[in-house]
Amino acid sequence: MPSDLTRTSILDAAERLYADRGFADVTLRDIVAAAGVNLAAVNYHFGSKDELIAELFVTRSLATNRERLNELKAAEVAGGGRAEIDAILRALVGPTLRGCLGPDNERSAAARFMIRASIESVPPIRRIKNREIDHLRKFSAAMRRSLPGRNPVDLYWGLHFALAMAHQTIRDSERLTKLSEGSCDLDDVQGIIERIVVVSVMALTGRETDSRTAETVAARRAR
Amino acid sequence: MPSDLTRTSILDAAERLYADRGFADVTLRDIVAAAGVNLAAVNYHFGSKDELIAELFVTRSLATNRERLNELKAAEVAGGGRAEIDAILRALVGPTLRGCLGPDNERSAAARFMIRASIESVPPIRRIKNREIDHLRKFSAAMRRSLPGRNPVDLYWGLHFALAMAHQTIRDSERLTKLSEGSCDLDDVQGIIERIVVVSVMALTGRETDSRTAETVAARRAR
DNA sequence: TATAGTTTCATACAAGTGTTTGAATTGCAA
DNA sequence: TTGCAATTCAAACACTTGTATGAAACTATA
Repeated sequence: MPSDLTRTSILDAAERLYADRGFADVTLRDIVAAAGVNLAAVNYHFGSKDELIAELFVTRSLATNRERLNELKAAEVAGGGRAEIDAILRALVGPTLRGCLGPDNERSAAARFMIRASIESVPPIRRIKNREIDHLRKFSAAMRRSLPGRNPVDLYWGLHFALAMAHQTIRDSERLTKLSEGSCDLDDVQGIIERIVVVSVMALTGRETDSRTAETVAARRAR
Repeated sequence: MPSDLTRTSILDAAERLYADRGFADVTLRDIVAAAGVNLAAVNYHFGSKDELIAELFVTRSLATNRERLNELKAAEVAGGGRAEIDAILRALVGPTLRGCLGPDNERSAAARFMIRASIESVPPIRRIKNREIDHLRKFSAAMRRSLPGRNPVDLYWGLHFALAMAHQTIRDSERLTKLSEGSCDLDDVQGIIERIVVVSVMALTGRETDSRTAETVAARRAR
């Protein structure tokens, strides 16, 4: 029974270093130095650098996905088998946003690692992300049950847009902060989640999309 | 007067190779081989690899920004100095989406390069993107003029979300295609632009955001 | 044509990378 | 203790990368 101490030290050090300095700037030598282990230990325990990165990412992804599904299931139970659309969306974007946003000093290495992973797209992680679709299907299925009258294509777009807003907010919160000169509060995670949920629900429950809707909306723009 | 032929060959070859294979996989030796010039020519004409990448990106960015501002100006003229909100958003997301989406075979190397640039975030490009904020300020200013009664914070979030939807659609159109099993038509660029504009306009002209709105929307969900 | 400035070229350089090797060490069971 | 497998270690390997050099070729002016 291996003690796994070396293995764990490597994982911890790698996660922290990648989170702090990005994938491009961190070498295996940096990692083993921080972990206090030998260079060859990485290849011995993980096979290769890419497999180390993959293991880090898979671990965190599974945790997030589990959290999402728990929330989804809870929402479906609460709704007697059919979750409200806003609860579905909250389950979709909430876990990630809660994990990655909030005050800097409260962000764990794990959270900062996942932010890095979404900013600097690196091959081993890209490969894993491509297998994420099965997980999302559970959400599109729940959305179909929640809004059975709605065109499935609109639902896919709604799901896509919800993820887009969440993802981009994590990736580039800095730009929004600068643009708004600090008036957009990126530390109010719950507020951000609700903003995204509200917009997504409106997108999904508004009138059917057709290419002339925009003009209509603009035309009836009150004042 | 230098003929610039070497310079141009390098730019063209680099753009095409980066577009096809990504930044990580393409070396200077690949580029000069494709361009039919000597290895040293890159450093002679551009100073460094990073400056070559930067020049490629700056050129394309300026072109997109110019197009955006032209559309914005046209919309403001049409509206007698105050553009409609949907026109502003269309000017913001339209040029990028038209440039980067659409049928594969119609996508220019320039467009595919910009897609790469948004997927694989590489240091010289990140540095340039950070200077994009002044450009966005012109749009947030136009939005304030268009919706003077609206809380500026909501406008910043609306702008942010519009860009998020556009950007993510470009970055990861593949995921949406797979998830929807092809039923979301990524080649219908104008339709996509209108979808994003419609959602953004709803987000901006809907009721003021507060954290309880989502529940309200869900509650009045018909059926 | 002679000359000065620009551009191209082959080649070398220096540094850094992930990975491998084979010997030393450790931990544990017989 | 002995033997054996798992682990750790220092060192080297093999390779790629971007960049620098200095000579050669070219271009255009006087």
